[in-house]
Amino acid sequence: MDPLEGVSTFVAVVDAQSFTGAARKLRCSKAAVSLQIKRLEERLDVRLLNRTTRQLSLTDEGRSFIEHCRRILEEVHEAEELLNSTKVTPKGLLRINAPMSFGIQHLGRAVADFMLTHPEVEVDLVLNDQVVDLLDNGFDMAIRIANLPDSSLVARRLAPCRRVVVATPDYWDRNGRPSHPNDLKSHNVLLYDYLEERDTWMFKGPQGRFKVSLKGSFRANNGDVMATAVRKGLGIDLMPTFFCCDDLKSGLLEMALQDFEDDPISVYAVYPHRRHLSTKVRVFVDFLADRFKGQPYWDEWDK
Amino acid sequence: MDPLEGVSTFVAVVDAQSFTGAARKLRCSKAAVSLQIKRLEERLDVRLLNRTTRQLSLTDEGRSFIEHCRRILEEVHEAEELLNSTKVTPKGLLRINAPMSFGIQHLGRAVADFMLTHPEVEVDLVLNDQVVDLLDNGFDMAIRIANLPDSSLVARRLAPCRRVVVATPDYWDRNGRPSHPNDLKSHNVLLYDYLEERDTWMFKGPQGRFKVSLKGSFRANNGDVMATAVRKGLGIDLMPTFFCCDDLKSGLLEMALQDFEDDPISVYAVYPHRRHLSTKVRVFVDFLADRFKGQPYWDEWDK
DNA sequence: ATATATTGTTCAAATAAATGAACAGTAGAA
DNA sequence: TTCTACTGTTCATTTATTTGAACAATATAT
Repeated sequence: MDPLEGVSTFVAVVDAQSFTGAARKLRCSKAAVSLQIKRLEERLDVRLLNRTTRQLSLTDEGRSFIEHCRRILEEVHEAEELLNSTKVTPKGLLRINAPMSFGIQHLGRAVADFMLTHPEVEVDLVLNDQVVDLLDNGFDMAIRIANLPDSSLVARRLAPCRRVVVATPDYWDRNGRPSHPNDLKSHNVLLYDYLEERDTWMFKGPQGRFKVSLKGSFRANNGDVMATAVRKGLGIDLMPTFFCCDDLKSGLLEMALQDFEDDPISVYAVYPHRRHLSTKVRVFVDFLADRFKGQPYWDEWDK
Repeated sequence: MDPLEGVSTFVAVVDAQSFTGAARKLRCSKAAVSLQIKRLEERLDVRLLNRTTRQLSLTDEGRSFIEHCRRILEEVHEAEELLNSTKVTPKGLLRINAPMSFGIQHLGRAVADFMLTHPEVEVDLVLNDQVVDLLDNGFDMAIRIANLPDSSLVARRLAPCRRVVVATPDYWDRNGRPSHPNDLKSHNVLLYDYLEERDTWMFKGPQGRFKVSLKGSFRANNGDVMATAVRKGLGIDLMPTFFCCDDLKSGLLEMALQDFEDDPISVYAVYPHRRHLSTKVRVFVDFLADRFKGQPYWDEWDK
């Protein structure tokens, strides 16, 4: 009888505070979870979990046992990562989380190019704009666009992310081109739902950085929807250049307030802080850093 | 896929330096061991063991992995012991190793009495006179009769073990009763195979302790065989009192050289040095200590 | 209060793992 | 060398585990 049997299941149950949740995470039936726990309890001759039909709690014995179990899982995890980090060829599944817009516009292509030169790597690219926990969701890494990266993660800066005020030339003709950020107060501004300060934009003038509060009739939680609205001439938006570079090049959109452009934020590759970084992550991040290095290709049309 | 699957098997294989040996230890078929290792290697995408048909060796990756695996197994072991140590009722299988003679004469009865008051304890009493490794053989504890117990084990002194010179009264009549240990040199001495200094006996006289070298025609590795020979009048033996107390009481055997009796050695209960001692071991050792405390019952006939 | 949704457990059916005999390969003995 | 004894692997069969639907129990919503 393997002394490690049921340990993973037990930890999953305690983490999820539920048999059903553990089953979801372990990708097995809740019946299997139920049996594993039952067998573990029988083998140890100890009740680990108090379970009423709807409430789950650790017994004293369970509480003392779970700490050891967690250390055990950490230890395997680290052992596996050490093995993965010493592989010469990147291989295996690389699970990437990235923002919607950046993922569609740039990361998809980058991943495709990467996979052509590294055929043993499989990729699962999950795009969503809400920040998710990497470990909880089993991601190897993520792309984050922010000012300061999450401190609990290792971050590598890949590129600057300039944000510029854009609208259609037609819109500017109709509503007037602003000469100062304060002029925007009379415009219809498209606002992005996920920003902390949704209705405030930052600018940087000769006298330094300053905030401007804005009003808008259209809010969305999706960059594509907002881009479409801007392209229709509905209003103005503060947009990352990686997002609108094609429109600016083609003349569909027109920048304004170039002299007040704020300092760029950054595109980061982030991954959990680990002693050993797997070869697939290390090589892929190196690949991205090289692809976006210096002035990123999406900003090359300008200046 | 359980990340702990195969870890125990891998450790067993490395410990045994063989798939077949690991299978024996794990009480499963070698085919199962072979499959487990194969699956583990496939899952980690790393070859852990170099195996020619007859030789087994760790790869570099395997060497780095095995250390983690050992820590993992230690951790579960400790976790389980912590659980076992907090149980109020002693229960489960208690595997005891003990010397043949002491086991037959005293321990068997003690175990029976113990089990009557602790019905949830199962016992596997393995008697043999060669000292075996407790951990390797899966013993929870052992009884050892010695002067100084093995330092790698925790030892609890249970009783003194006096050793006295005995023969049949008839033998003494025929060959003369000795008045000093040196007189034994002319006697036929029965010698016990497992002692380090098989042909030397220790005595303690008014001038202190001293050795006497002896000669004998009959050697055996079994105390019962020797006792039978002594009872037949074949010769003399230096015998633990727990072994011959009945014969001394009945007059079948007769002690000699009482004034030169060496300091007693001891009966010890020994068990692996662990942070947490299981309830079953603790309670059983307490039981034995109480049973043999003070002057053990087998010495009560004397003085 | 009543209804609904979701919990953990149970059971027969489906699936995966362990077995043991057969096998090919090798070290050591004669 | 040839033989023997033993290794780890393979494959069909037996055994054990996992599944998914049904179930009783209980929080939450209506």
